[in-house]
Amino acid sequence: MSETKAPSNFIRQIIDRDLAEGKNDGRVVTRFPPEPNGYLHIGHAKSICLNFGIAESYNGNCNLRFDDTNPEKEEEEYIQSIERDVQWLGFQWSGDVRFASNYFDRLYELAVGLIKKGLAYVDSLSPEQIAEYRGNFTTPGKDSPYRGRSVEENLALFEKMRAGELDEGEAVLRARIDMQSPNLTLRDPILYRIRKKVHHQTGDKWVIYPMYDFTHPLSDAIEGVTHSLCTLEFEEHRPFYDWVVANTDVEAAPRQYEFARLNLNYTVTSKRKLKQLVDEGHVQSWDDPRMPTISGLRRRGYTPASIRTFCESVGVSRADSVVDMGMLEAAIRDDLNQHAPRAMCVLNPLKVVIENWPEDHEESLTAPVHPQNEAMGTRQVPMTREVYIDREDFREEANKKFKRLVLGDRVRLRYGYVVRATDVVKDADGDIVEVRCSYDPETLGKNPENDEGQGKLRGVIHWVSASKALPCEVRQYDRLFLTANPNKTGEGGSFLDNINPDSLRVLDQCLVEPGLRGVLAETRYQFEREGYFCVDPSSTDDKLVFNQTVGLRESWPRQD
RNA sequence: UGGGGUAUAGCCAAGUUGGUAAGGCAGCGGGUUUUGAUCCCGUUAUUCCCAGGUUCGAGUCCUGGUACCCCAGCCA
Repeated sequence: MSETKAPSNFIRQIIDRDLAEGKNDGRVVTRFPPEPNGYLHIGHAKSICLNFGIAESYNGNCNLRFDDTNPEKEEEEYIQSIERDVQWLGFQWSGDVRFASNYFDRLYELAVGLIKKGLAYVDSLSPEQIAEYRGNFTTPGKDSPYRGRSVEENLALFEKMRAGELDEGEAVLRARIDMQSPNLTLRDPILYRIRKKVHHQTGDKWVIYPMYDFTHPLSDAIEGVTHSLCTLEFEEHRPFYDWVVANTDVEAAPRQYEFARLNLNYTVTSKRKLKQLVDEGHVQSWDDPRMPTISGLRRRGYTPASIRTFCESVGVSRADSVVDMGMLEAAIRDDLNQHAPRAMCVLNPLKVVIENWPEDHEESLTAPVHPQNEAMGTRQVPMTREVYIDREDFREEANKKFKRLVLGDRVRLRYGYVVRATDVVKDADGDIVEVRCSYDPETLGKNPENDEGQGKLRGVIHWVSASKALPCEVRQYDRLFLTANPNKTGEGGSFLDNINPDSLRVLDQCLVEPGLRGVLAETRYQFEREGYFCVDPSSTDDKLVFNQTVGLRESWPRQD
């Protein structure tokens, strides 16, 4: 993995050019501006990596600013989760956390300034009338009858709005721009609306709240942001962003640049939809390991580094795109392959009795923690007469391609001895309940001697001691949706129609090697030959619980 | 329908005075291997949405099309 230098993208090129031209005295200031109305997801991670990454590589600063102008949808819980997620990803904002609501006094003054310049007016049209007067794509808008109010009247009315003397919906403050503009956001955009709601930061101080389009450019300017990076859907808003900066008395002139948002197949990245999944119980919580939220990925076992390298690998451009989930999986495999300690865990246990192993004999076998990294040391694995292997690793008969245990043939127990299956025991239904084996005591750490006529060892399988292994629960996850684009539905359908009903599989009879006793939540392992797993927060000493992060890459079909 | 955008491999994505198509993911072939993993080596666009044009030379310039995305919240 070369993490040495960030790849070229159009935004970095713009910054390079700005720096070369000496703009902003060489300062680079960005910001990550979430609205606290939901949990952060993988799409936000892209924005976070972009904004903080740029600040980092240009010796600049990146602010965390909550865009909290709509008290109806926002909550303190979200603020905390967002701060936690950003830090978990490995980033630290410059100075204190900012809130757009910190600037409400200043914003109010600037709005008054606009009124005084004749650039804003109080409109008393109803919400329905405002929509009607705005026109549409084909029809130009028409001026509100209130558009010509005098400065004095507007000042008085705006003050009445602020003082709570008007009801919600009775009046709004609008910019006076151009009702005929082909760009709908320029048709006298609303600056302030009345909302008699308690705000999570400002309490009941305000009953009027500024709109995003007015607040954002000003917050950027107030904070000295130089490059304001947002997603493509805000592109049409840029002329108004510039209008606000140009027509208010602020100290800086930030510039907005837009990039394509991240889409991942087989999932959704929309706060509204993710919230719906939680609220309607399709998943357990925002941090359900199937969710593409930062907290869900974290609980699933993703590392901050893997999410960062993923974001770097998808790049930044202006083309709408859908990234394959396989890219995310590749990023975590790459990280965990290098760093996760190995362990053996049997998911679907099948008992194996080694008949020539003395009844009470126990051996402690030495195994590396990581076969490719000696520095990670070794671990001890107990070997006893009875062990468990995975049901899928045994067959009564199979062709040569089956590299596992077959009746009459040999296989190596990983880090242990070579065993031969000599017999099977079945229950009344004919299901295999036990395999009888013999072992070769001369095969620890070396291959069998005098092997003529025996054929090649079929392979190596993992196992655990029946008497020493720890019981555990393993949760395996499949994609949350059945279709690559869950948003594409039939007539009148919902994305919920595409939910995968089998996205969670709980295996509660699993057995893991005893060395994992007492492991802490979020510890990650590779269970050899199975995949990468992470200890769930609900795990206890009595009942270990693991989440499967991702399986190992498989070049052989699981079922044939 | 008016406006704003975007088109380079199955998926992302470099390509900046026009000079002969990076890289990653996935795939395929081979080697190593006590994980069917990892690792290693090789391979995958005669062509850049289409059609014309300019030029010795075009993914890059010009003209005309086509497809897809975004905008009609007192959401962000």
